[in-house]
Amino acid sequence: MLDIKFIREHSEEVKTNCRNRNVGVDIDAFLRLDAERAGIQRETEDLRHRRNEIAALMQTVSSEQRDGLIGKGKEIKQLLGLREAALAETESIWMEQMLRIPNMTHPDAPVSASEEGNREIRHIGEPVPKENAKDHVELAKEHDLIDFDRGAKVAGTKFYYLKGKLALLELALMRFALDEAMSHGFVPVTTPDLAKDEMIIGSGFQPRGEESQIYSIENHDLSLIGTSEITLGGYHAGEILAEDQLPIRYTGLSHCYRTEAGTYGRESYGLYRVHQFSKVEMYVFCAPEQSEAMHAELVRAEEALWSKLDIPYRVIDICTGDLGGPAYRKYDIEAWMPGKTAGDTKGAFGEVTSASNCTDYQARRLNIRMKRRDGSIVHVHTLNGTAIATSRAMLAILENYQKPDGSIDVPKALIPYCGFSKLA
RNA sequence: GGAGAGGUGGCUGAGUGGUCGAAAGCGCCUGACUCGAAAUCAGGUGUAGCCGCAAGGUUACCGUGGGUUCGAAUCCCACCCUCUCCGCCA
Repeated sequence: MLDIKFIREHSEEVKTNCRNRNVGVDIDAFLRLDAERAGIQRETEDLRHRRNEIAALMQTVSSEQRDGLIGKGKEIKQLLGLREAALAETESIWMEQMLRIPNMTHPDAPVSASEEGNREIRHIGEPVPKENAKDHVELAKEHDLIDFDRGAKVAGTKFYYLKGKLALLELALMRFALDEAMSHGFVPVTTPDLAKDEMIIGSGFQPRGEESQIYSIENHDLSLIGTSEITLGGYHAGEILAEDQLPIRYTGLSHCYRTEAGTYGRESYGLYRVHQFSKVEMYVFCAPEQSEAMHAELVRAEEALWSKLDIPYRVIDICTGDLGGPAYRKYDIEAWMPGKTAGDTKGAFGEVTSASNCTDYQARRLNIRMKRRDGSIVHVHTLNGTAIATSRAMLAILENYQKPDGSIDVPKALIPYCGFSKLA
């Protein structure tokens, strides 16, 4: 969330930002609520002050005077109860609104209400549309590498089994991605696949409710994570980090679970959008002045990885309307997918990574701060970026590495990790 | 899952109804002594909110959330977590 003081002092900027991001929050109404909340809080604290004064007097006073004080205390207690209830109610509405206000936006991010405004900033490798290219579902079926049917039988639609060499390739991809991230200074960690709802909210996701994309566990304050961004960010929740420690870089390996409610059709074909996948994520805690450089570093690490896989890709500067709540700026990498259809043409780019600079937005929710050498304390900045989402990486590999003779190669960079050079 | 013990500031740890934001020690910071350091001595040393130009005042925080009370770190209830033992398991 944003700093409430910032919202009060820059309400016009916040309003414009909400508009650019296509978020319908009434900032004026919110500020009125904020003022109301502040008033109730002052009244409440004033009553508490009087209560404390009476309690202090009780010790110094003769027993005859006590009865009067006790009566007064009871009176205040009753008033205080009412004010505290009002405060709690106002605060919960206030917080609900606070959580809906998105992060501010980098001035250079393209302004557009919808994803049409996303801007390609560079591309590496030339996509070659292949007339007779098969898509990954056909390829996988042909070579018995993925079993969607039995995945559906056992767990439901959009679940799958990886089989044979593809199962091994997934492991190879994860190890490869970890090595890549480690070469950029990231410390490898495996994380829980579940997290408390408060951690999920802290990262800017919505664990429950109709719009939620998250599986929540019945009768528990727990949900399956949609990304290890949640568990990696939560790792330092509530802590004050020393300036000398920063930046802290973690690369986390976890399964990711997403309900993907209402996303059927072409954009979710095959492995492209599934309920469960494995992901190696990179996460950074840093000082505010470091975050732009860290963001660039994340994108560099992602590009290095996709370059080694030798698959054409492009880097996209995500526009305001497509940023989501927590990101100040976001770069996606889209890889070439010869079997993906876009309109009438075969072959299209598909998102495979996403690197976000969340500035202090998540840190404020998760209460992660840093103590500077001069003793001052500020919220850290957090960033996250995909190293490998295995499902989409495998999709891209299958489709890009298919050969005219029907065989499928393994990217050179992965051969040492999986021990074979042909998937089929 | 069962039984027991426990969760207090950066750390160790005292505190079982008011004098407690909290003893003491350690650590850290400043100063004195010293050529310098160590030792010693003196002082300081949590976070967040509100009021105030400031000095300062004030509210909250002793695992979390409720409750009792004029008043709660302290009493009661629920939950969470840690440790020990038992059971179960990978």
